Amino acid sequence: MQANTVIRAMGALAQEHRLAAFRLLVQAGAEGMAAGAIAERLGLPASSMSFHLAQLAHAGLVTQRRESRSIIYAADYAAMNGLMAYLTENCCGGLPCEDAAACQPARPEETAL
Amino acid sequence: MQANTVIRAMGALAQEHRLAAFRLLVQAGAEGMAAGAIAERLGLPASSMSFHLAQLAHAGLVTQRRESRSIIYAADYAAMNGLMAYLTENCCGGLPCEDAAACQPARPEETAL
DNA sequence: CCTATATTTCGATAATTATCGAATCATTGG
DNA sequence: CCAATGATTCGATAATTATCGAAATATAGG
Repeated sequence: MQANTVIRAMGALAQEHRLAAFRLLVQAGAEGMAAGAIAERLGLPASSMSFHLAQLAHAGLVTQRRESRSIIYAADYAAMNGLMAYLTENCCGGLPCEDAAACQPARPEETAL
Repeated sequence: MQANTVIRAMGALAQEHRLAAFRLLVQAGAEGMAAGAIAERLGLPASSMSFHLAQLAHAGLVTQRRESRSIIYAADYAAMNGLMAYLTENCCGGLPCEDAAACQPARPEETAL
């Protein structure tokens, strides 16, 4: 992972509404949520939410797919894990230490069970 | 960990020079580095470096202690781990997944061995 | 094709942030 | 107490970012 990617991701998460949106998506799992649903949940105008979701997407933290008239956003767990790996890289002065482990996304079918 | 704390920490790391400084400190271990040494290493004027180190400190990501005329900065591993824990909290839609593990700081004495 | 729905883009404004030289503050040693 | 050293604060400027209404774009259904 490159420093610039990390900076963009950190910047994306360094904002009240984006952090809230990302957590919402992390909890929603791979099924994701429509842009409008996120906006409503967070009490933001659609245009503001769109701005923030675009930043999260540009930072690679979320994916988007169209589903009929809605655009569904979902957290990208791999990116999140990559971010954490970058932070802990070479941690503790090179001494062996418990490094960060990955978080596996739940597939929608499994979530439904 | 509170959302505001996380936002401040993310914002602190969302900047080229601060991210570089933090990584430097993470690698330096508990022994830390003097403000001037960090500035020199990163090729920044002292006043700019001081500005960035203050932000990292305010975000709780680094600690500072005076040692004679120098002020020594060191990474706060607990804060870093807390940040990662917050990101992975409730991840994967509540399903069991590999959550983030902690990174233990190396004590200076051990580093010296 | 027209209307309704979902979302994004535009534009203008307000607020925050980064930068660095100069001045200031704290500590040490003579 | 004075000079030297290490770091921070101040001040002014430039650049980036957040906000939200209005307009534009895409899709679906009658």
